[in-house]
Amino acid sequence: MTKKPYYITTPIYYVNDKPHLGHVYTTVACDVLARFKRLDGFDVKFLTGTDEHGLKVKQAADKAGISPQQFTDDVSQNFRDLVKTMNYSNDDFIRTTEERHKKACAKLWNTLVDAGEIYLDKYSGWYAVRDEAYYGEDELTTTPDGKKIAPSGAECAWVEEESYFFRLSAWQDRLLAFYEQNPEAIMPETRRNEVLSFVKSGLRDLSISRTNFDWGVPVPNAPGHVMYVWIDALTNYLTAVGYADETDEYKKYWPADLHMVGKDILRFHTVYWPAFLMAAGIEPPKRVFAHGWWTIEGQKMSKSLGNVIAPADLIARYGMDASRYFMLREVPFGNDGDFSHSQALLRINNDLANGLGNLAQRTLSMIAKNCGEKIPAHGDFTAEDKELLSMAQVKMLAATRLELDRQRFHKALEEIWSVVNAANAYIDAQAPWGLKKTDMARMETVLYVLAETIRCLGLIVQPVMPDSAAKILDQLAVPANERDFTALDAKFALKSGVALPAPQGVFPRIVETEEGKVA
RNA sequence: GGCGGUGUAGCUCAGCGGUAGAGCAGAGGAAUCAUAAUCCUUUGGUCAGGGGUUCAAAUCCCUUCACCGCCA
Repeated sequence: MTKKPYYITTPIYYVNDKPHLGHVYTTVACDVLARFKRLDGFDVKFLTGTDEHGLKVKQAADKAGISPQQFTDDVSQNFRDLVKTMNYSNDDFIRTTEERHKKACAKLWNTLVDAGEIYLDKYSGWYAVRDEAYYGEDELTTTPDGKKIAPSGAECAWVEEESYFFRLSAWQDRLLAFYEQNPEAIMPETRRNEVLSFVKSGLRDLSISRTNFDWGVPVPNAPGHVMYVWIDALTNYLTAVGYADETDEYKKYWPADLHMVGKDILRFHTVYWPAFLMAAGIEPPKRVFAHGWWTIEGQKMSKSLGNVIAPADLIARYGMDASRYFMLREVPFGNDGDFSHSQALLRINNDLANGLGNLAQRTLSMIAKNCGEKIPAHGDFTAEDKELLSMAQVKMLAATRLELDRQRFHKALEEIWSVVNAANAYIDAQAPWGLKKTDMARMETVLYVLAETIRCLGLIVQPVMPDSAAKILDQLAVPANERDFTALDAKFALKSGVALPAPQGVFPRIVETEEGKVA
């Protein structure tokens, strides 16, 4: 049986930025989905990368006195390093300065030209370099010395240039029809509404080339023109699967199953991108999901406040797996959320240390002390045993899958933790420490049921907390080739008598030290 | 200004026509295998304000207020 393909992407990150919590959040969410889908039997392609063109990059390179290529080689390394730091499982890392990307962009451009979707005209307006955006006259304020300032605070200059345009205005009805026929193409619902009302309000043709800088993908047969940011950046999703050469990989993975984006780039992904693609005769992505922003201790994350969380700080403070868990469990995915130290502490200690961690520890240490450091034997299962086992082996996966297919990470984790809670209730009700004095055989059965439940929990928690899950599974001597989700089935259940290593804690309790540092 | 959303227990949120819910926090109890962890029970809300429809409204309609998003 051939595996079903699943293609998931992060946005490409602008190289000028330093990686922070926001980047990590987006990529971790994708990483969890990619890992889950792989374990669930899909043929996954998970893509991330960096956006390396544009006037800002050129200027930053000039300022540093190096070539733009040298500059982007340097700064994109920050993001490539992050892959290792954060243990991302991406299958590819694309840079828009790569040859394969320029080739894909040129192909898309030519296709659009052939289709009559691109024309040459003049563009003029107030342009802010910092924002890489044009503003209307009425949006600007004028300083005493005559400077024009955009609402964002960036200085604007009057620019007049020849530009190629994409006939976006002609796509309004076809876009609306696309949204209509694909109600889940934009999520969450509230973002979909925003896009619908934006498109209904009318679309203007889109300027898609620039002549005022040259650090970009050259427009075919148009000396002096480079492709403007979105046609360059968005095309990366096609590039990486081999669109330029119409490879088998391209045929397999396109259209993408999910573009994960921050809410700031929603419009580009849900209006411009599907329009470009449809105009080029290419199927649009199946879904674009826009997630929310984090505030830090109730405040907007900003350089001036000095509260930007760097990935390294996050890991240093909470550990990688706990950080990943917290980000996805704390806030309904799609909503904005607040990253507060006190909440992180509660969540991590309650759910991980006291919940799953303690469950594993108390079970494994009883087994180590009372069952000869081997998977215990078991007799017939009682109704209670069967209920817990069926939750862990059967129901949990179905429930988790259902939630994750709609990007409801917090719900998925809630489902998993309902099993953790049930197991902790079970151990108290069965009280194996009491059975130890009265009925050793039953005690072993109870411990077996618990160990088996923990095996299932270890399996299903792998996408979110890969390292911790591996520790749990190692402690249960689960073979490496029995760790995908087919192994949740009872026929892969623990085998009595298998020797176990000495138990050790998986989720350390975070002890409050001095307040006010790092996160 | 236009469109949309939100306002429910101290906190975060679910419920969206049929006797107010969950998690966390708080209180009481049980247990002692375990990372001073766990389990059970429990306090707590005129569901933003007002009006209306209905046998019945957090839930539908109108309106006021507050906050948020998108657009102009």
